[in-house]
This record gives sequence, structure tokens and C-alpha cells, in this order.
Amino acid sequence: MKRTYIKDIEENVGKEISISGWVNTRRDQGKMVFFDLRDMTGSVQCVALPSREEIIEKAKEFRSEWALKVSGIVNKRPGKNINTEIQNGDIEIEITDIFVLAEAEPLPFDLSLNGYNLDLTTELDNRALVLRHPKNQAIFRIQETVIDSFREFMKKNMFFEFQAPSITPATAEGGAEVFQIDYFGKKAFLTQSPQLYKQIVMSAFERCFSVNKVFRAEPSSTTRHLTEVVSLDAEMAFIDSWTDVRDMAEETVRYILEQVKIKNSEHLKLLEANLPVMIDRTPTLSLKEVQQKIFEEFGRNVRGEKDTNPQDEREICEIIKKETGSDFVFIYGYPSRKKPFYVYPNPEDPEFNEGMDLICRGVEWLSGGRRVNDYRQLLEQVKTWNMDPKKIEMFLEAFKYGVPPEGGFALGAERITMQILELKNIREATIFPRDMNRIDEKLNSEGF
RNA sequence: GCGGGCGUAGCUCAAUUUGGUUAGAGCACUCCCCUGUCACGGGAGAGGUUGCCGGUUCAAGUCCGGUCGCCCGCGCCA
Repeated sequence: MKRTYIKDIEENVGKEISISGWVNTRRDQGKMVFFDLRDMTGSVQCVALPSREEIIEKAKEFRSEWALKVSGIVNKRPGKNINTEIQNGDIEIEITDIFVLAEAEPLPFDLSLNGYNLDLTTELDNRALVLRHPKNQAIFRIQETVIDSFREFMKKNMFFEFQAPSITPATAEGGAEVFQIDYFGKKAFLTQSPQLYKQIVMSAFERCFSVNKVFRAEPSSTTRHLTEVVSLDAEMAFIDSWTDVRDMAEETVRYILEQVKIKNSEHLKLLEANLPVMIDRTPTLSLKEVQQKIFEEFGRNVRGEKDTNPQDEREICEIIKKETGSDFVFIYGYPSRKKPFYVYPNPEDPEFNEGMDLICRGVEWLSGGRRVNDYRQLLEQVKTWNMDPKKIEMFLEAFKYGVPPEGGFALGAERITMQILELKNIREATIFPRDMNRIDEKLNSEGF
């Protein structure tokens, strides 16, 4: 008999069908046995009736996570046994035959819907099994939507998708620590960002984006840092102002939120997650304005600091939420020397640049801005930043040949997932997280 | 890297404040009961070198020192 997916069972009332899946929990009533069977499309109650003694005997053996092939008749449940709270709560499968596809060891912890409550360490040490829990599946289904909808929105706006390289030559930029690799006896590095490549591709394709892994060797042990992350990158030419980049970034995030709301409503409900509020026009403040507001509201003087720290980000979000109802706020105008060489300095006040960050619920979601597009100015910047132009020759070459005003932005898929769902730790939003102390397994001081 | 917190059964946690009999509970596991359960219910059982090393004390899960591990905050962070 051909397999029926559990989501389609309700169309087969009165018929005999075959379904396959995993046992959730057996409810043994003595003379009759119930269990829920789960496949990738949902779950349904199966019942071994007293008239079928052989089936009862078999069903008494089952434990959670056994994989079964079940044949049975789809019955409407008797009125008093209808459960309106759950999927397929008005039907059940009267088992006629069972084939065990695979037995399961006793579970090392409670994987039931209600009892599920694990330390993050336990979760990560048992990733394979934990991924069977609907809450974890919901997290990663939502992440899938985030990445898909980024891609969709980019394509709708005529951005060209390219594959950014992960292996790069000597890094020209300062800043974050990089992973060095042995490349046929020579040094190479894992990419920290497709930044220079997306600017090169932009110079030819006008608009481009990439979805790619980036690697950071920062010794950062926090709830929002990983060494390997999925970066969603975009770059666009022929802008009139950095605000064009801001607007595109805002609409991208808006589209992602809308799609998650449409496609993952059940997952959001299961996770008890509330999407952040994005109002018609996300407030935009300069760094100086942010610092002034924090001073006025909280009396904490961070005026003149070169960047925001985590406390500033939490406080400005609180202020903006109270003033406008928005969970989002753009901050622009950072000190030029604090940011990379390619960020465009404000012509009226070159000490500050036209870089921006989008902050939501106290955490940075996205950063971007206008870039330096004039070749001569770019060479000046390279000199000022004490960089070796030879190391970024291919990048500089692109700008020799007529690159119009341009800009772009990038966001981290894991961090957005974490923030949308208000998870406490980015590792919860990462299917196989890598950090300083863990690559699947905990790393010990002697190496692997 | 700095600061704070935590480490008790397979999992999640009590008992630590104020040292005192045999370290408890829920879930999971084994066995029994249950003809309508809803990631059930009832009964019984098994499961512990309280992370590790040392100290104080008549007595240490509890206090002290060290050590290892984890978590959180800060720093760092295109």
C-alpha cells in the first residue's frame, strides 16, 4: 500500500491507509493501547482496539522514537473523544497491521512536549535526538523562511545572486581575527565577510547578493557570537544617498518578518514568540543623537564614545519603543576611523561616516551603509588606513573603471532567528553551532 | 582576558541559608493494574563515590583552599 502523509489522512476517512513515522508516546490502557505517530507532516493518534489481540501485544512493546509502518482504517472519533486542541483530533487510525522499521534505545531525557526542558549543554551534546523535538524543528523551519525570504526579496528587486569564496588570500583589513589555513604549504584564510567580493560583483552586475558562511576567530564567548555564521549580504549601485541603502535594508527585513508571519504561524505559536514591531518608517538617529537620548533618559553619559555598547543598544531600543512603538531603530554616523576603509565618510563632516546599523530589541541585526566609490578617494582611504594596496589589487581594479555611488548591507541569519524568537542564546538558533569551545563536541585543552 | 554564578540519579531540580539519622521529587527505565487515553492515570522496584583533590570538625552535599567543567555579564567583535 502506498504511503499516506499524516497531513493528508483526514481526506481518507473510512479508508484503509498506510502511514510511516515515529512513535511519540504510548498510552497503554491495558485492554487497548494508544500512541501518536509522527512524520514530517504532523502526527495522528493510532489505536490498537481490544478485538485485535496480536496488535495490542505488539503495541505494548513500543517506546518513544521507534520507527513504524502502520496500516489502519481512518475512523472519525466518537463525539466525546474529539480533541479540538490538536492536529487530527477528530480522527484516529484503527490499526490493522504494524511493521517495525527500527527500534529505539530508551531516551536519555524527556523529549515529550510538556516535559522538554534541557540545559543548552545537554541539548548540544545530544543534537541529533533533540532535533526531533517540535520546538527545535520550529526554530529551524523559521530560519529556513528567513533565508528563503531574503533570497526572494533580493530577486524581486533584481539583485543577482553569486557564490562568494570562503578561502581568501592575506587579509588586507584589520579588525576581527581570522582563521589561518594551510594552503599547499602557503598561508590562506577563511573569509570573514564577502564584502570586497560583493563590491566587485556589484561593479559588474549593479545589484548583487550572496548567502554564505563566514568565519570569525574572535575570542568572544557571549550569547550572540559564533565562529561560523550564515551571512546574508547585499550590495547595490546607482544610489542617490546612503538612505537608499537604509530603505532597501528596512524593506528586506520587513519582507522577512511578513513571510515568517505567513509561513510559520504555527511554529511561532508553539514557541510562544511575538514578532518585533516594524512601523511604517523605522526611526533613524545619528550616533550623537542616540548618545544624547541615553543621557537625557537614563542620565548615563556616553556622549563622545566611538561606538555603542550592549547597554547603549538595549537602552536606545527601550527609548524608541516608548516614543514610537517601533522595535527597530537605525543608527548612522559612526566615527570614520572606527569603521573599515571602504565606508563612505560624510562629506560635510568627514570625522563621521555614512555607515549604519539596524538595532532591534537591544541587539544589532544588520549593518551597512554607503561605500567609497571614487577610485582616487579609495586609494586615499587605503593609505590613511595603512593598508597594502597590492593585497586588494583585484578589488581596487574594479573601482578604476567607473563605479557609481553604491552601498550595501549584511545580516546574520542565526542572529535574526534568535532575535525574532527572543531566544536567550544564539546556539539555540544554530543547528550545528561552532564556538570557541565546541565543534559538535566540546573541545578540551589537549586539542581534539 | 576580567568579574559573577553554578556543578546532587540518564534528564530537570530539592536538601546548602543555620554542618546533624538512611541525600529526596517529577520525568525516563523494569515489573504489575487500567476498554477511550490525549506527549495519560495508579501501584511496586531499580537507579547516587553530591565534578575532582585536599583541609577544618565528634560530624561535610552543606564551611575553607585548590583544580576541572559549564552558564551569565563585560571586554573583544567589517
